[in-house]
Amino acid sequence: MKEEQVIEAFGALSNQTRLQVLRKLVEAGPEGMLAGDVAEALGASPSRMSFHLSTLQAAGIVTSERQSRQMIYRVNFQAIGEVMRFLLQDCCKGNATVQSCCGP
Amino acid sequence: MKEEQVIEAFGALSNQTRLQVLRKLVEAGPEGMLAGDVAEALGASPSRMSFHLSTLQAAGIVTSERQSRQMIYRVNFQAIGEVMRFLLQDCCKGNATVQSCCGP
DNA sequence: CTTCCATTTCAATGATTCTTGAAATATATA
DNA sequence: TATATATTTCAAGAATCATTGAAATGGAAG
Repeated sequence: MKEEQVIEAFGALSNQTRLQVLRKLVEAGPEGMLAGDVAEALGASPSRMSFHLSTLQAAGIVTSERQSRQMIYRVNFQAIGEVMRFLLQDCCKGNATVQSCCGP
Repeated sequence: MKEEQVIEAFGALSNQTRLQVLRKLVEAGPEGMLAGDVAEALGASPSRMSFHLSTLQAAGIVTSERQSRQMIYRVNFQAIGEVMRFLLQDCCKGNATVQSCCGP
């Protein structure tokens, strides 16, 4: 993964609303969630939610798919793993203390 | 680790200069690096580097110690691990694909 | 074809972040 | 005490980000 993309991902993750969106989409599982349902679940206006979902998608953290006239959003676990791998391997040279985050 | 602190950490990591600083400090190892040396290594002015080092420190990603009239900065691997753990466990509920970032 | 519904786009505004250079602070040394 | 060195703090300005509500878009259904 490229540094520029990782920086964008960290930027996307550095916001409370977007972290809440991420958790909702993780809960939702592989089926994903409609944009409007995410907005309602978090008490945000459609346009505000659209802004945050777009930010997450631009960063690669979620994907979107049109279903008739609504939009389904899903978490991209792959991308999140790659961001973490970059931080651990590229930035921290595989440091054991950092790596222990995945441990018991 | 608290969400607020994690958000601050992601914000700190979402900047090219600060990612470069992080790599330099990782290279430097446990001895750490003087603020002025980091600035010189990256071709940044003292005040600009002070700003970025302060941002990293406020986020917990680096620590600082005064040595006579200079400042030593060191990476806080523990904190980075906790940020990653938060993303994996709290946000992604331990998702296996994300977890594989630490794998082979 | 018109209307409705879900979502996005847009423009305006306020808030936050980054950079720059000057001034202030802290510490060492003559 | 005076002076030099390392770093931080401050103020100003530019750039980016977030929120709001109105308008535009894409698609379904009457």
